[in-house]
Amino acid sequence: MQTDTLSATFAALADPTRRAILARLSEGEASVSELAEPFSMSLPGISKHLKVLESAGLISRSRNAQWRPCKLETEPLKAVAGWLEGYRAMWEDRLDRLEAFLKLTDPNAREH
Amino acid sequence: MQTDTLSATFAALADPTRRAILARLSEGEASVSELAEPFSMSLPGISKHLKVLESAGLISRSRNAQWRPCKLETEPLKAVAGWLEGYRAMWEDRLDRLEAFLKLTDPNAREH
DNA sequence: CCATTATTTAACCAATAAGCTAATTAACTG
DNA sequence: CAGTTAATTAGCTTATTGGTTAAATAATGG
Repeated sequence: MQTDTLSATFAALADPTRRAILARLSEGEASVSELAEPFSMSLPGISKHLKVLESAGLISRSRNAQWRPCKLETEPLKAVAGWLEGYRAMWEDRLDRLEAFLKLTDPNAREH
Repeated sequence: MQTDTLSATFAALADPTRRAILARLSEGEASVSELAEPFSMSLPGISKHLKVLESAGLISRSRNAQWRPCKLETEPLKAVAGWLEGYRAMWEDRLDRLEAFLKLTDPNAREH
């Protein structure tokens, strides 16, 4: 994994299991075994995924007796959103042009 | 690389060289050697990165004589933005609470 | 202290990624 | 056709990833 945080974030997000874990955590904190429950994967497998998410800063872990509840952390997601903003104009611009095109080729428009 | 497109997109974005290439392409089309120029990497190395970007749908390639100009494609970025939207409320909510907190502890506010 | 539950660590494996150099393909140019 | 420029493919190496099972650690409860 690379050293910069954005790369670490994207790498962490590039796995459907990890994204599903984040989705689950967006509904509230959960223990490791709760998070593992929907998957056919072994518990150590989940544990590894959590480690990746944690080192990317996407989750934090506290402690409650023998449970280690995980919590979603949004900072890295904000960073991704910030990075994306640099490109948003590009696709919105394109959408504008598509709309213009549709208007030109719109049968209703042609009638006039 | 995984089969789902969102994973492929995130994986493609998880590399600073590839993100730099996209940034360059956001200013307009460019040939492979133009894209390679700012990097110390070998040309085949860049070629591989472009292949990753292309198979993630983040760029498309046309042909102009012996050049193969690359163009940024925004669909996958839109998909990422869409995915992110599911989490935006989370950090904006947090920001609201931070603002409330700052208001409470604001020296000016305390004077009254 | 012993057993149970929750989780992590260790050790391993197979597949993939990221880089290189050398060779090849493709297209233009004299 | 020969030479040059642009880019890709092949083949290799090394490191990382994503998964496994088995063993270890941590905390609770009787």
